[in-house]
Amino acid sequence: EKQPCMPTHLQKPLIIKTGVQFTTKVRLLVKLPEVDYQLKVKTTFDKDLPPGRVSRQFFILTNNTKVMDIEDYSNGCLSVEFRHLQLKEKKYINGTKGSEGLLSVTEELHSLSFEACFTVQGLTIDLETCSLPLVVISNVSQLPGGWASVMWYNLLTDEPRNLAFFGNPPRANWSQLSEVLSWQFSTFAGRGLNKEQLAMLGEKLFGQHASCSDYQVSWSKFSKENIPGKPFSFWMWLDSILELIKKHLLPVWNENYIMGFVSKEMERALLKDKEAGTFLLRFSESHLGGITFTWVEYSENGDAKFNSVEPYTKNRLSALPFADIIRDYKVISDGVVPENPLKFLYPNIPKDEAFGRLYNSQPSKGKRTSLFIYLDPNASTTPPSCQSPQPPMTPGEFDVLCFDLSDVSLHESNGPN
Amino acid sequence: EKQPCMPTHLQKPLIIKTGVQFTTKVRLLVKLPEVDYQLKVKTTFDKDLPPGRVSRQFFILTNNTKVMDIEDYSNGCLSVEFRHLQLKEKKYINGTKGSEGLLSVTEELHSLSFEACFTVQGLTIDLETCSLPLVVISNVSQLPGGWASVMWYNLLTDEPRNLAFFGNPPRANWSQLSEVLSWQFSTFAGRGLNKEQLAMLGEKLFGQHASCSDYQVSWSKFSKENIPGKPFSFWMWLDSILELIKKHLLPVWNENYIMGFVSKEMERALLKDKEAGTFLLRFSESHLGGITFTWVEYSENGDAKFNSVEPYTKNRLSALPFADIIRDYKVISDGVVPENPLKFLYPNIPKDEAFGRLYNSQPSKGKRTSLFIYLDPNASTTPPSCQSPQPPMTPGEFDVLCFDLSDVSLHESNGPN
DNA sequence: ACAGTTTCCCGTAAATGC
DNA sequence: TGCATTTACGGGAAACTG
Repeated sequence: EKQPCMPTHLQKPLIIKTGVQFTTKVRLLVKLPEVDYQLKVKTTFDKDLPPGRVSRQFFILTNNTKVMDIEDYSNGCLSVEFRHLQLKEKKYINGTKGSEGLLSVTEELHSLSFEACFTVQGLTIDLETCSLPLVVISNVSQLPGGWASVMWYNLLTDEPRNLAFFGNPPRANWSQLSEVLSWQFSTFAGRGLNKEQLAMLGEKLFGQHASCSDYQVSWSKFSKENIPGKPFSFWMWLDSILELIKKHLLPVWNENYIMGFVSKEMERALLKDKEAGTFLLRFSESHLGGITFTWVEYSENGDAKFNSVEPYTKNRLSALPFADIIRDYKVISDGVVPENPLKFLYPNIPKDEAFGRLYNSQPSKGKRTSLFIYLDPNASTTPPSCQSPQPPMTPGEFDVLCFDLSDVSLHESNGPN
Repeated sequence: EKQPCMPTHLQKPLIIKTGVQFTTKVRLLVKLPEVDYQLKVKTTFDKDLPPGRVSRQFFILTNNTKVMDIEDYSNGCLSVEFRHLQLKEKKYINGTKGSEGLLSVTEELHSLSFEACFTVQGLTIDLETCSLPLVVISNVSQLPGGWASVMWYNLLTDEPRNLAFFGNPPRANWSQLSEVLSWQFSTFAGRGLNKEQLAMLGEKLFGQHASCSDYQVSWSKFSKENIPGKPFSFWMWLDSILELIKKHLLPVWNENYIMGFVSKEMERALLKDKEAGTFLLRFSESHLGGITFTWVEYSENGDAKFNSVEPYTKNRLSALPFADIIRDYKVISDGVVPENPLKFLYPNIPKDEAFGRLYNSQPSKGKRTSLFIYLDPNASTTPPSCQSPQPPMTPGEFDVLCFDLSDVSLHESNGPN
């Protein structure tokens, strides 16, 4: 029998969106003697799946057969790259859809198969390999869910092709998971998460515990159940922040100026007794993809007062970069000269020293340029009201799949067909 | 011979985008005696065009044959509605494209043909009709150009199917054209253009003339040549404003609070001697799809000073509605209490009286809500610097075509084929 | 009715063609 | 090479479908 065998250098399963082109490459690592004819490779989607095993079925819309070629740069290896492949869903196969209605689309795992067949000395040899599991989505809004599946799979199994993985997904240790989360940030935003940030994330998942390093997180709690009192899951929330950073906060994040993951309690504890005008940046916990700043002031009797603004979301940040917002932010009340209350980035970096190089537009001097100023909402207890849809993770990772036909299984048969 | 005949109630040619579904309906107004079999109608794109007549060729991607049916609501009329039709370009027909490289894509006119054939008493009768000219585009960015063609065609010819119209397009009288332009605004934005607004548009086209009602505008000057010193044509500019109104200014426009089309000279003449804080709203002439306001102040010696802001474009207006911007606008300088300089909408309507009902978000009172404030750029002579791409006219008009098979041509032949 | 999922298609950016 | 045109696809919203 043919045995599926695993490519060696494919690191993770990936996400494919229907109707969007992707590319995949197969390389034959075995040296075949005296192959002077063309070696055709055919790629098939979900080749070996018994119908009904997955609830949705797809096929490759475009040409799926190609001839192997000697790689330009390599040691004479044969390889073939399929470009402009596109997936489309089969509609109404056998009346209705398959059985596994329990799994959501992003938990349903698929795979790409590659086959080649050639004859040497009267012996017909079949080569076959297939990809690591794939998640198929139909809209970018499903990308965060797909990415959650990819992470969980990579974290918790070494099996190359356990397509039933999400039928009963294992739990993750927080120590493992937190490392993976940090890795997401370092990979996609250039800087990972530090201990304090990860501790805050752990608290969000487990509640207030002295140490949560040996706690376990269920798949459901990670990405399916909503956070209590919130209309989104833990991962949807975290991913929305990752997206916000990627699109609007990269330089500020990379300079380590965003503390970001701080509870409101911790925030106050940190700012208390700091110089008036000391502020820090933190991500909204109540809204997807929002960032806000909080600063401390002191009343006449010396009581600390904490102020923060309504979170900035991608819409507002695409109108004005965050560094400029910080530079130009002013508190204004009727009949009072407006003033920027943000003086020192926590713990004590003068604002312009920290953000000076990150300012984009011209600073507001005299009466020349236009400038945004925001009224102080006076308290971090202001109930947030704006609803902004979460920006899904942009793809761009799922356009190249790469497989090796190494460790290939050989199968004898008695001639063609 | 078959003669193309014209539907009676189709008012204008339309625009179809490749890859986007459209619907068309054909109605048979002639009562056919004793037709007890199914009457098939076939629709063909550019049926009678000799190859090479147009530079691009298209075909209907989806099923293009359907059976006529008795209309539910009518007097037993036969009709058929084609839904989900989609156009795709034929690639590489006969090596290269046709000859007419002189016309731009939006000047190239096409048509949909409808054919039906039936036999009565041994006589085979062919029915045929076709649509008014159609413009085919591949991206919504071509919609304004397409719409310009549609307007010019409708304005200047009564021919039902002059597909060569833009080979040598006639000029338009300003008196006719201005009426059509006003009609665009009344149809798509709910309020047309008044005499003063149209006079300003005439000046833009002809320069300063006492009366331009008998001037003629060439097709090129209307939509192809750039306005001197600007990177866009007259119509591209006007359409960008129409789009801005449709998406962001509808209520303000319909209340007639936007003077809009005023030259800077006229603006100053109007505001001079008005009460300090009197302002008016006008569209940017230097940028596509921008609106600004100008107000008058007086210095100590009584000289009038005119101030205006950098134009608001769709991006900024989607962050905050225009009425709210007017309400919250404040001039701010270092060390000075900020104040809203906008007091009276020209000629003398108190700001809140005019815009009060149009305010959307909560007004900024005390220290509760956030608020945008813009620094006074001090002069309307500030060179504008931001570049914003022009929002093309949204389609939505091009999804229904409707034709009658009335006045149908009958053709005898000796049997099928 | 409703939620999960897919389809539709604008609008921007990139690719392509001439 | 530059411009005109098409293609690609993210993202929001509507349509679909059990």
